[in-house]
Amino acid sequence: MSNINIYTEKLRESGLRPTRQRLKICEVLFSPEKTFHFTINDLTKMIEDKLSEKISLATVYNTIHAFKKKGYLKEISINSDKSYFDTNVTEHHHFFDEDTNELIDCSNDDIDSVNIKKNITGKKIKSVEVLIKVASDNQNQN
Amino acid sequence: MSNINIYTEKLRESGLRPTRQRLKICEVLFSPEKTFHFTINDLTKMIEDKLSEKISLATVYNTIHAFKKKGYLKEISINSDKSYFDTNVTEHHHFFDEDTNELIDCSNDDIDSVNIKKNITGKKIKSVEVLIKVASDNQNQN
DNA sequence: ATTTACATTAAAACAATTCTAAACTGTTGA
DNA sequence: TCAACAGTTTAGAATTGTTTTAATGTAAAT
Repeated sequence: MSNINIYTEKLRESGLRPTRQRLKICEVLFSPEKTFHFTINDLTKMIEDKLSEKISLATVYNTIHAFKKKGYLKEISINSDKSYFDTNVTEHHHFFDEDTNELIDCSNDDIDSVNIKKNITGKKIKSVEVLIKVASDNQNQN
Repeated sequence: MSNINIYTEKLRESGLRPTRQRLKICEVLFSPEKTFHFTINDLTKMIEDKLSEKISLATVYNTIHAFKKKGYLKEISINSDKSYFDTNVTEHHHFFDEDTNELIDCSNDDIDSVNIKKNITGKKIKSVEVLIKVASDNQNQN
């Protein structure tokens, strides 16, 4: 069975028409059982492999932004040189391996829930996320 | 009294000679009693105000990077469009106001210490930092 | 079918950052 | 004293990630 209907629905929900290019993007993003992290460049390469033809960067950016806005994708900030996205949209924490620049999900079982005692007046907490930077013992922190 | 000797020492420690430009950078960064957050552009403007002359972006970038490497400054990742730096180099947490794009230090009293139960094998935890995104109640999360 | 609104694309524009090469400065040691 | 050197500053060019543009193409509504 194909997931085309699901993808079409996701696209429509995001205010986008289901085109060939966008369905390929969906397939790459949402068909794997495991969630994953990617950059726009990673994703573009994956799509071009599957499509066996070029896809415009603009199309990828537009689609990704629409998904992010709708909540089908999450953006993660680690370092500022490029944007990382996550297909795991639940609130969760990350390890960042400074040796390999790898981003690894932190299971919610591996960390106690974070208790915020005081908030900014007049504001509501939208998310609380922890970034744990790790490196080999003998490595300098950067 | 002037802090020039302190600045000179900080620069030397970072492998840099104490030049006029770099001492001005130090003055802006390290003379305020309160720590603060800035972007390279913010900083360049502040320095040019104090210097009453232009300073090259390359000089600012070089100096900031040397300080960061030495641990006299910290880089903070919130969103990926530009780099934010913090003169508060102690491990601490942040509120990020999505309405105003403002970054606010979170006092360690306002948050329980975060307990990591499981780590990546063979790695050492270098830092654990929490980012709390806040917005007005009626605002959409983005 | 025709029309209309939205999509795709390559290329241009843009913004943050890094690199480069030439001119400059300060220090060292003949 | 000053020549030589190592490191510095600078403007501008190059690079990188991202966004915009304008022409052409396609999906969907009538």
